Amino acid sequence: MWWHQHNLCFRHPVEEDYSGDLEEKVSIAGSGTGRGSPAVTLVQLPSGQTVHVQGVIQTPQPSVIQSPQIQTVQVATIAETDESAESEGVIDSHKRREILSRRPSYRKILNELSSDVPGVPKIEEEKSEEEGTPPNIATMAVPTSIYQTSTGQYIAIAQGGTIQISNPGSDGVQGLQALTMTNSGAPPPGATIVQYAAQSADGTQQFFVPGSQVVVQAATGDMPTYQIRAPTTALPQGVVMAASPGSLHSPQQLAEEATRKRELRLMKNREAAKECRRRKKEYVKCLESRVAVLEVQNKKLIEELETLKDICSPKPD
DNA sequence: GGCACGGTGCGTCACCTGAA
DNA sequence: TTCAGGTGACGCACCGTGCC
Repeated sequence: MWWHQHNLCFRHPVEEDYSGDLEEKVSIAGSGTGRGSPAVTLVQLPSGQTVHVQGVIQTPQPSVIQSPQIQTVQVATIAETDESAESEGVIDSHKRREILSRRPSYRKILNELSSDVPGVPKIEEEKSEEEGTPPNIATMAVPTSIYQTSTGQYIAIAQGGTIQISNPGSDGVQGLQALTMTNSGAPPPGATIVQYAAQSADGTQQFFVPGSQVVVQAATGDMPTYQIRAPTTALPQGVVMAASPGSLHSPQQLAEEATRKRELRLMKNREAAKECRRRKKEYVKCLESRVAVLEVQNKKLIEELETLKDICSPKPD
């Protein structure tokens, strides 16, 4: 369990290595711990003296694990561990899931962290691929979309932008023509001209489907639409809308549609998983750097404490 | 070289959450 | 209520390392 590992990993170094040691010598009570207020620490010395100390750390650092939910998980986990192995299984998977599901996303946690602590980098908001892409470049993310034109042709859009067009009457393989999406000089607004993969010398040959029409992408996004349009007309004159997948009704078409939807979902989830892992790594890096910073600060505090003890303790005559 | 082992990344599923 | 996105869990593949 990742969170359990984390709790153990980040909880112990500070508490076990230092605080236990400190408690034997002095007792420290914090005051003015509000964010932004000077960190004045009340130090109770062994001699009974109480000293107000302006700490090295001006801004109290929040816990490494920020959210209260996580703290709860931490306690629950420790309790489970402490109370013995016989209780293992008492917290069933459902309960565990319930606990885990309450934790916010990495981005949320890290952004909360970074809003509290200057210098902690925020996880950037997702920038979709489209944002960095010129608007007139068609991004074909749909793995395999099959569209049927009103003329009976099938247009299959495969991953990577390859488009296959087949005539219903022709053999399934022979009737297929491979295409890629590129831009022509001046397509109509919001439309992209489909071109041959094997381009001509100028590389700008439009793709003509039988009937002297041009396949035009009319919209981008999850459910792009395609139009068969006359190549010379700028307006959608004589446009024949490709049948949207939703209007396919035969069992085979429904199955294809289901497959297409599933592939789309899988692809999106694949990307989401990648992004999630990237964020997770970033989050862990952030935590590690915070641990390093806190360890340094802890050392400084201990040194400061030693110095104060030297100052306050009566010198032997 | 072959094998075991641990680490890492990826794809997928299941579930949850927040927005529409 | 529905749906898209986020994320833990799981299994798999690949790679590096140590041991024989």
